[in-house]
Amino acid sequence: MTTRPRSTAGAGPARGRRRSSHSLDAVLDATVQLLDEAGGAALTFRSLAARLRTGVGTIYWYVASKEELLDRATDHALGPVLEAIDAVPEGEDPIDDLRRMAIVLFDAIVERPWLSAYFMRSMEIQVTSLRLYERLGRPTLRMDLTPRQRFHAVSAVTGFAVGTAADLGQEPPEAMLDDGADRDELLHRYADRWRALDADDYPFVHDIVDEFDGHDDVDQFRAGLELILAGLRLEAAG
Amino acid sequence: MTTRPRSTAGAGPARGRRRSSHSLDAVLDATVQLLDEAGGAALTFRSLAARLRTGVGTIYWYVASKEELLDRATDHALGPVLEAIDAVPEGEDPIDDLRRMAIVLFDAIVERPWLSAYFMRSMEIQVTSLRLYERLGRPTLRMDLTPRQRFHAVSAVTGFAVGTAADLGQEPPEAMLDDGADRDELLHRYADRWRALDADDYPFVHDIVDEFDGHDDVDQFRAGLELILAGLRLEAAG
DNA sequence: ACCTGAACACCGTTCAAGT
DNA sequence: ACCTGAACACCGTTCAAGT
Repeated sequence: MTTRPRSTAGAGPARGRRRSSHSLDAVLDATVQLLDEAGGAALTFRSLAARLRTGVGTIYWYVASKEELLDRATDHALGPVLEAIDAVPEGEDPIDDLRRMAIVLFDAIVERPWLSAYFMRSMEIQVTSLRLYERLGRPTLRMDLTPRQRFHAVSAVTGFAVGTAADLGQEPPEAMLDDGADRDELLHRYADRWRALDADDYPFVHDIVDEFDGHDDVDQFRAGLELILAGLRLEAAG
Repeated sequence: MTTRPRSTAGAGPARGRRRSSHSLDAVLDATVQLLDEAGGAALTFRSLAARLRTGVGTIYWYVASKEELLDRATDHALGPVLEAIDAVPEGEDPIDDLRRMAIVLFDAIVERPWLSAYFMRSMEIQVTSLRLYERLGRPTLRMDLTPRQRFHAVSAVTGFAVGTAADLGQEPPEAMLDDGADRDELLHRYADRWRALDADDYPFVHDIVDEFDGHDDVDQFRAGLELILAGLRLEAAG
């Protein structure tokens, strides 16, 4: 919508020599820092400008909007994740490789929940996302699958990893945090409420409540991932 | 944090006779309407108050914060979904039942993407979410699984459905919508860009690009769901 | 070419004042 | 018990003015 030259691709300080006191990289570094320190809600142009010791307007030289800032910051932070995934050695079993990569991706997003919101959103800005997708998909090339099956399988694995990690990253509703309760305490409180429900109305909830109470999110992710991978193995064998 | 009595559970117009010109239900109806019409970003207390023909302050009589408003609106909108899931008849194969329910849930969220953000966030406010979870889980009681396996399986299915639907619900980045391009056009544009990439660097992307181009999101979800269900069937058979 | 910060048009939330 | 809307403390974004 805006026609200012600095909002077009390739403009800004990216091309040409740089005389500026800041740089896109510096802006993104500071953005990632703020995001890590206080989460997505705390990132404002004012706080970012303060950290960079400039005026708010300066940021708009490097980035056309907050959306673009977050797109770029996400891609920026995905760099090390791509490296970690590249470091996964090719093994005998392609499914083992896929599992390893999915876990690396999942762990990265759990550590930085704000990543999930913009991950793979803009393929033009986010080159790293596409590279990640490529790496995750490569093991499936060694399996006896159609392109369509590969596409669906890799999308399912990444979608499940990102979706699950995003869910975990959500901080619990404020109402539950009035007192200084930690995660285990919250789970336990919910569990007790579930146990108080009528067992005839909630047979499933009663069946699993002990598993829910104190459960580890990582276990939950891995179990779901195993189901997908088992289904995939079956598909390739058929 | 606030100590106003109306923010505590059970306060407000919920208990006692109602003489008010509005009601929590009316507020939630209007909220859902606005959400449907214009998406999560368009919902403001001012627009909601305008629709209800009141002042902004009035809404705070029924709800302590925007967070609570969205929690309650989500639960409110989940009512019909629960009914639809209850209408799924119990069949021979529990996995078929689970599949049907998952698809109902998925479809509901695709239709109302804003649901995903608050789904299952607050178990105290969202009674309907818990009921949904119960229904989704019931088929697994008829399968030869441990409670832990059930817990993991149902969490995986709901997580995958909600996560995938949420992803689809994201509107594409503004930069891609400059002209009046529709979804197919966007997919096609991305696909062409992918085809232009070096085939040696991106073998997987090249392998699946024709599947990506013009793909149907629902197919993608169903394929992933089948992988999970196949894995689950295997687990129950083992 | 890059930076600045006041100004604009919004937000969610509060609260004294009304009925 | 319920409603009102001005006021407060924020936002993202713009832009004339600086170097």
